[in-house]
This record gives sequence, structure tokens and C-alpha cells, in this order.
Amino acid sequence: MKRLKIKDILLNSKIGETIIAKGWVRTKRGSKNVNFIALNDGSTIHNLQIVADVSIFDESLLHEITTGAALSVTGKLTESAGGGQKIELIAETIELLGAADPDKFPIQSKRHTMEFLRENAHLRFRTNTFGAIFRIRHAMAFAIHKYFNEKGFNYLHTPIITGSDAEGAGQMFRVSTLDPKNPALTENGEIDYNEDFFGKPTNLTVSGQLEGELGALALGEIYTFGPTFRAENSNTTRHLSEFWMIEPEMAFYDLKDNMDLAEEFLKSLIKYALENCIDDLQFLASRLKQEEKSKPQDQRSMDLIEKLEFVLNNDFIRITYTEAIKILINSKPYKKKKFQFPVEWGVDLQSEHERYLVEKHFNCPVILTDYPKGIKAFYMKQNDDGKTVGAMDVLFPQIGEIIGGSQREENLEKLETRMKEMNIPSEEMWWYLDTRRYGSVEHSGFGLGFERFILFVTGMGNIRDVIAFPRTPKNAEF
RNA sequence: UCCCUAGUAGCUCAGUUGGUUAGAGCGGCGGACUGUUAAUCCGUAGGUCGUAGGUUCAAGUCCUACCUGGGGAGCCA
Repeated sequence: MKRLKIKDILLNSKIGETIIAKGWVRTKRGSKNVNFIALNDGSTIHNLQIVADVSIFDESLLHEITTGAALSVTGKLTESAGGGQKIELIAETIELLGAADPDKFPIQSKRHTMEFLRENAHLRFRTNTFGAIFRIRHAMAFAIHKYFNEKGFNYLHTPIITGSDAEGAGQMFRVSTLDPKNPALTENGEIDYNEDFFGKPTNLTVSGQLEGELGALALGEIYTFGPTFRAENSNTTRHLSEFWMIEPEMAFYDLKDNMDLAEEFLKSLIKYALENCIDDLQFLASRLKQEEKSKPQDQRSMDLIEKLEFVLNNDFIRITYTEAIKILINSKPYKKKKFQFPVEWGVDLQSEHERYLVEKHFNCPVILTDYPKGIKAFYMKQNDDGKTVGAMDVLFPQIGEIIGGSQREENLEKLETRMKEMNIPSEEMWWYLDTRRYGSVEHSGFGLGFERFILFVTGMGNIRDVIAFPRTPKNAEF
């Protein structure tokens, strides 16, 4: 007899069949004659109810069936006599695969705080919430590859270790094999990187974009999907030191093509989640609703599934940075001096401004384009007005910037001038500039923060709860 | 990094203007119960009050420093 997964048992198995199920005990309830065991094997949010007649099992065995224990159960499927489920398994044999000392096992069959579960990240997979989150996370990773594959994009593996410090996306983690206590020194007493593993200073990547462009300008369309590292001392609900990023890069795409792709891409992922993860989404939605009950009426947000459907069925608002500034200057909070930070053309928008636009003014995802060149990266396409660049940021309610992208500057001269202005060492970037020397074409790309997107789909509030083992300043446990 | 806030039983929390032996619910354990749904009922054990100093006759409670968590801001995806 073959072991069946609980998902398949609940979906396909027939009343009267004798089967084997294996999994972990969520709860056990008992009375004099019969014990009920909720068994979960991670294949679905739903549990299989095991019915154990007390008279046919050893008392010591039943005693060891506690929350967290692993069991193998053989029995016959029957229509459930109780109300909570359609079918249940009448146990004939129960094998205790692994006990879980009830005095020590930290996960109880009750609500735990997210903080407590974060400290028990090795066991939190065994809760309904984290089971749902990680099944959805997997489904979204799969849907990303599926989407790009179907569009003819090539998955490009850009390096994790980079010798370039010109990516300009923030503080980097150094990669070195030098002895930190006694590093090789030059005659001047400085660290001699010639003696280091790669013969030069190296770091963990903060973006695969520059290498991605090299691939796109030959393969046509590529995407990367890999870990990204930022050594910034950020302590927020939306930042990780190690996170996953998806970076498509497309030849012959202008800014509008780029936006169209970003919007279609995000919607296809949401659609996939609604079509394939509805059980888990419904669980998270009801969990969220429970949590919202403690909040004041005006701070409650839309139902999770309604929110996903709303984003799926509505066009993203597309406006330029310049138009956004006008809207902000005419806004109530601006006139009442409620904004903490100034609003004027040329300064970067603060999250209070983005939140106003997305959550109050439009109440819809917004794509902001054509930012002042002074606040954006060197590689962005310089517009004809001489003041702005072809950038685009996709802003989502509650989360803020979920995608940052741009059309890339393909003109060698303009790019070199801009690099000089921004003190970017162009000698080190010879390989990047070569793409503009030989057969340069217009191209575009963007970066999607995977965990930020998972936050949106799951409705979770803290980015540390949508990655298995979060790395943040002062925390690299597990 | 800055601002705010918290740290008391395995978990979630209460603990009054400083005052005797620090409490509750859940969980655990023991028992009861004809099918439960986070079962229910009765009983029971369980504490270096984050750490180190200080003030005081007396500190869980006040002060200082540090550590850790949470929320917000900045940096960004």
C-alpha cells in the first residue's frame, strides 16, 4: 500500500478505501472511547481527521500522540460523523514515527505571535499561517519562471560575487579570504587586495542588472531570479539584508513596453495565485480579518482576495513624476502642512507622499515615470528635456515601491558624460560600455523585490515573515 | 542610524502613588466525559520579573547604561 498525500486524500480518495497517511499531529482531542487527531503533512492547509478507537490502541501509544509528533496511520476512509469535515480516516494501525515532548515542543495548538514564531523559524513551517505562506511563495516562484518561459525569456544566472562596486545600489558585503586579524598589507600599510582570493576587492551582488543587460543585448530578453545582498542598516518591515529579486532586461523595449510588461507580469502572478492557491489565500484572508477586528474601523483594509482581484481587474495608473508633484501640491495634507517632508520638483518623493498617491488619491497601483535625473541612477535613459530620465517605479498600497526600473541609456557619449558627472569609474566598467560601443540598441528592464511581492499576495505585514530564515541587521540565526 | 515602545510562568498578558508569600487565561501533567473541531469540566505543578549598576528601611515598580524584540522614519526592492 502506498502512502497518499493528504491533499490527494481529501480531493480524490473514495469512501471505503484503505490507505496510509503520514504527517504531523496538529491537535488531539479525546474522550473516553475515541480520540480525534488532526494530521497535517504540508501538502495542503487542510488536516485529515484521524479517528482512533481507544480500545484497540495501547494507552502508551495514544499518550505519545501529542502536538508536533509524526505519525504513520493506516485505516479506512469513511464519511465523517462529525460536522467539521467531509471524510475521516478510521485508524487501524498507528505508528509513531517521531515523538515530540509536549513539555518542550514550542508550537502549541493556539495562536502565537509573529514575534515568537520568528524566534522559532525552524518550526514555524508547522503552523497553518507559515504553511500557507511558503506554499504560496513556492507557487509564485514557479509562476515567475512559467511566465517568462512562455514569453521566450532566458533565465540568466548572473554572478553572486561581483568585482564591480559601481552598481550604485547601496552598501555591500565584502567577500574576502584575507585573515581579518592579520591581512596582507602593501608597502603603504594598506590592505593588499592583490593577495586576496580574486586578486581584487569583491562583494556580494546588490543587483544583477548590469550583467543582465549584457545578456539581453544578445539573447533579446532575459531575466534573473536570485539572491541579492544589501549591507544597509535598515530596520523596517520591508527590508532584508538578503532578499530575492527578479530582474528582466529586454532589448528593443522602450519605457512604455517596460511598463506594459511589468503590469502584465504582476497581474499574471496574481492570477496564478488566485487560480492555484485559493485554499491558502482564503485561510490568510480569514486570519487577516480576525486581526483587523482589533483595529479601528477606518484603518481596516480590503479583504485579501478582493484586493487581489481588484489589482488584477484594474489598470495601473500611469503618471509622470512632474504630474505627481502637482497632485501633491494641490492635496489636502500639503495645504494643511501635514507632510513632514517638502514637496517640490527635483526632490525625491518620501513614503508619506507615495502613500498619499497610492492609498488616498488613486487607491490603486500607480506607476510613476520620468523622474528628475538628479535623483536616479547613471544608467537611466536621458529624456529630450534634459531634466528627466526614463525611470518607472511601480507603487503598491501598503508596500510602496515594489518595482523599480527604467529604459537604459544606450548612447555611449551620453552615458560616459553622466558617469563622469556622478563620479562612476568608467575604466572599471569597460565591459558594460562595450555594449554601447558595439551594436547598441534601446533596451529596458526592472527589478521586482520578490519578498515585497509575497507580502502583497499573502497580506502579511512584515517581510521577515515571508522568507524562511530572514537575515537582518544583528540577526543571522538558523 | 534616528524617534517611540516593550521585556514578569512554555505562550499571551495583568501587577495601583515603591510596601508582606508576584497573579490570570491558554499550554503541560493527573482525572472525568458516548463523536471532538483551538472540545468541555475538575484538580495540579510551574517564576533569578532581559542583564549590570544605582537610589531607598524596602524595587517587578524609580534612575543610569547595555542587550534583545516590536512600530515608525531614512536608505531601497
